[in-house]
Amino acid sequence: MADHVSGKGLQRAELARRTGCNLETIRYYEKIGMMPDPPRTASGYRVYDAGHVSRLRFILRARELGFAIEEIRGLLQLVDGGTQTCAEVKARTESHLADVRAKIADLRRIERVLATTAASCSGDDVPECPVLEALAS
Amino acid sequence: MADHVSGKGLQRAELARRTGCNLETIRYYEKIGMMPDPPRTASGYRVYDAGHVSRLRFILRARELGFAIEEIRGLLQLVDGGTQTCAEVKARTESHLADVRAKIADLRRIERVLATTAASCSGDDVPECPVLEALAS
DNA sequence: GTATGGTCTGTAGAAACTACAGACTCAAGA
DNA sequence: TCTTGAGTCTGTAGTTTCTACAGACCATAC
Repeated sequence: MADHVSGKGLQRAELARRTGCNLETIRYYEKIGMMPDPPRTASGYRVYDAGHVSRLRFILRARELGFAIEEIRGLLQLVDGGTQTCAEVKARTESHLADVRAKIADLRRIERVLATTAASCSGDDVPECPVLEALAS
Repeated sequence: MADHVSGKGLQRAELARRTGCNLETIRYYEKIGMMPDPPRTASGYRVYDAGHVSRLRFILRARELGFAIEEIRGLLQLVDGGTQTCAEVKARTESHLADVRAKIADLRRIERVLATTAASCSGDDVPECPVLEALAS
């Protein structure tokens, strides 16, 4: 395999290793058009370069930050089009930030309920439990 | 339809209405064994009673609080077995509480990154954007 | 008797992957 | 040169938690 890949090309496993991405996920991103179809060796092996590495890192980082695939697709279009403006990106980021804050608020409400009911639990071997009662009510 | 349902039985739509559950979700919970198979009228219509209402409310409330289906199944087993002890329920609740808190911590980290990069955005019509740069790095 | 609307079933789709089977390719060692 | 083991290829199915739809059946009202 070395002849076509030597020097600069990476195989899929190496791209996965460098980015921390799951092997199969790379193929998945290719299938849904988030990653470009890479060139192939004569025998059909994918060959990646530094551009693929940074694009995949971009996607993974955005996923980590909770952007949905379609949102990332939007960000990538801005990047790919070369026509992105700071204003657009800022708007999308702030809208996403609002989503994240709403999720945090939800979880904190849940946290309060769980903490309160758990605290009211005796922890004894009795068959009644305030948590179950709280859930049923 | 009234002859078999009259007096106390509910149809699916009415159960959905009383619990706020989606119509199809009821059938789904039945399929995966979270809800018992209800009795049927002669023509095959499901007939629910107050027991179904409260069990479904239990499930929905637990889902709202972020318990996964399998976790709820565990809680329901404790309920159904009639052998649940406060200790077991407390342990499961606290384990779940820890999960919720971890999720909150993750989201707050995300929030910080998003807020910081959005703030560093000029919001101008320029093609460079610190958010995209932050994602790419 | 027909129109309307609820219910039935099985199945497919959404989101974002993950895993597997069976075939092929490559590099290295005996 | 042959074999062995690891990497890769493809397509497809499974995961989780629902949601939606098609086509048939049933019940009620006019």
